[in-house]
Amino acid sequence: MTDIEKTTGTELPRHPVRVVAQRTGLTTHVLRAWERRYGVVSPTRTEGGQRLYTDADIERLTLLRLLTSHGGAISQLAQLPQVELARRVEEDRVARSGSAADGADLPAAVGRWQEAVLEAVESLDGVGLRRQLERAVVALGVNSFLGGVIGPVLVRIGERWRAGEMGIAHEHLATAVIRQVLGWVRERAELGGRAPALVVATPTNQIHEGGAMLVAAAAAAEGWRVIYLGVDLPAAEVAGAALRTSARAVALSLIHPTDDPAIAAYFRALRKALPTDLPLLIGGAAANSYRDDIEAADGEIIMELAQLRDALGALAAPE
Amino acid sequence: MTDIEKTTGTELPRHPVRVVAQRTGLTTHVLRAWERRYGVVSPTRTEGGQRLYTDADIERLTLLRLLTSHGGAISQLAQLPQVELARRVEEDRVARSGSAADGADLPAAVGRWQEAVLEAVESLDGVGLRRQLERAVVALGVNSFLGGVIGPVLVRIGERWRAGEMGIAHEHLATAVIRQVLGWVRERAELGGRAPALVVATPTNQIHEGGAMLVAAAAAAEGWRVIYLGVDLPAAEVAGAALRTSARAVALSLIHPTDDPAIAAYFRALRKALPTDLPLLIGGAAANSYRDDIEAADGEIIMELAQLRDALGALAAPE
DNA sequence: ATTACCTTGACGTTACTTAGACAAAGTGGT
DNA sequence: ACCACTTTGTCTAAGTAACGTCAAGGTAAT
Repeated sequence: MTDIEKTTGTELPRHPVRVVAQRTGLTTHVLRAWERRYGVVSPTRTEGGQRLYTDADIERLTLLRLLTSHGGAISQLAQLPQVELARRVEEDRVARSGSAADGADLPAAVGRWQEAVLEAVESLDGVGLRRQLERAVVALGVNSFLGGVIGPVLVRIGERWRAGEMGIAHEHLATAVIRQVLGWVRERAELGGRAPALVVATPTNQIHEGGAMLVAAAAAAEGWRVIYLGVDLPAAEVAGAALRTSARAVALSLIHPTDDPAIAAYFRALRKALPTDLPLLIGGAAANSYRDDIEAADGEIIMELAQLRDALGALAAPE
Repeated sequence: MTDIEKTTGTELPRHPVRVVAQRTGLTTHVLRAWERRYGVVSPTRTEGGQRLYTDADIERLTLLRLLTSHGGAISQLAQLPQVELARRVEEDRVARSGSAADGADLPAAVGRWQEAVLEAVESLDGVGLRRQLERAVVALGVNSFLGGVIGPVLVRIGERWRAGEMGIAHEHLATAVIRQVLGWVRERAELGGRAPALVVATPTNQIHEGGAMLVAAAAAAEGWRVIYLGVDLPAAEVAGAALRTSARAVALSLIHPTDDPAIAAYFRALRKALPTDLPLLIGGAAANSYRDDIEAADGEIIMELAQLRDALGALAAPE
């Protein structure tokens, strides 16, 4: 009731239900049912009565989908304010991954690291940033580090960048240093021998590297041999690399743009060039927007690190 | 802020039974049986009559599962207040960490790391050992690494050495490599600035370095500036270092021998040379053997890392 | 004029509910 | 050693709640 208005810039743009369905991964039916039964959001209407959602609505619905997919009851979550939802997502993630380590004070610790890292980025302090990141890995362990620090930080940098609070310099600095540190992590995490190989890249026109780096590091931490190709890779190149390295899977990250019409063809080409049963793992903020294309290419959508780990685990030890 | 957050956080949110089952590791059947038979918790209900648990309920149930899985009787534990349960869990943990490695409730991952490390030690593979240790830090984070891998491994190497299954070569190799790796960890963990200083050493005739290295790394991870003096240090040297560095505490590790008659005099000398109120933290397998001497010198006995962390935390932020 | 979206009112699948039964393991008495 | 009794996890059956999904009939958008 009170905190909805906090997001000022996200109030203006308005999306029809189809877009919202695509972006959130919910069906239009569910969207309407949730609204009718639980008052989850209250989109404005056109004169004709058709729903128009704000970006804030989409964000809220995305969180709700995440929480319900982890077992939350929509009837209980529907009324909660946005902040509380965000808090629970975090809490949830920690509850399922970090139960091994320090338990109670992990969320707090993770938050502190995020702040420290963001501060270093903000002041364009490359050396300090590198130092904070290394300290964070050592303090938290890879999993919490990737999922609790790197992931959220990348997202938040993206947000601030869009909001004009951070420049390209910030993004580039952060990317460069994070790449270094994740390389360092990978070096330490990979085991030699005949580990299964994973090809990681982003498709043509997808120039955000964060997600791909994250996936590469997480896969390495799971013991995979990672072939990291970087960003903006043509389908033929990705397929070629996968074939030459006998990869057991290919992972692609899609962040932005979310409406590239060429992606459908990209996936078709990729699928055709790869062995029929070679798993295709697709993640990133924009993955949901291309849901249909991905499914047509028999790809699996991966929306969080834990899911990636599960998928990789299943692929590494197949019986 | 923590108070408000805590109460609203633990009392208000309500989870359906499936979430509770997943988080506690109990089946829904057990949850209902415990409630019906012993009134373990009293979840509120939806209008439809379905259970809604609070975070506090989950916490309680988690403790109960821990205690029952260690042999406690649910009928006895069910009525106990939360504090008592927490106390017993702690008690339980301390009791079983005394002798063997507390592998029971540690995640399987930690156990695997222990094995991998021991194997490297056994085959005198220094390079492999270093590699495994680095991988373990990165995978687990410092705390689990020190408490779950290094500590137990040192203990087990000691055991095997006494049993004649490992030679001095093994112990020296392990010590050398662990020292390297912990140095590396410390480098990464310490923050600059004016952190409180801790002097770490072992007394004259105490030639086992493991405990001291462990303490040094743990303290560094807590943000302390560590002055690491190594083994076999005369009291005068330790005191001198503490004075010169304005240390806020001194930590000593006693492993073997357990019956050195000179220790009493050592502590007397040390106490006399140090500021009267400078805390003296004494740990290691042999610490209990010198309990009287330690208490006479106003020292605090530290039997596990968590305890050390608590003590350091209290010393670093004195109110 | 086709497609996308609207509302209302179901319908079917899961998930949850209770009450009760059962078996394995433990306890204690004889 | 044996038998009765308790404790405790698990399972079943029958009924209800929660919630995703669908159909029908109508309107809006392009």
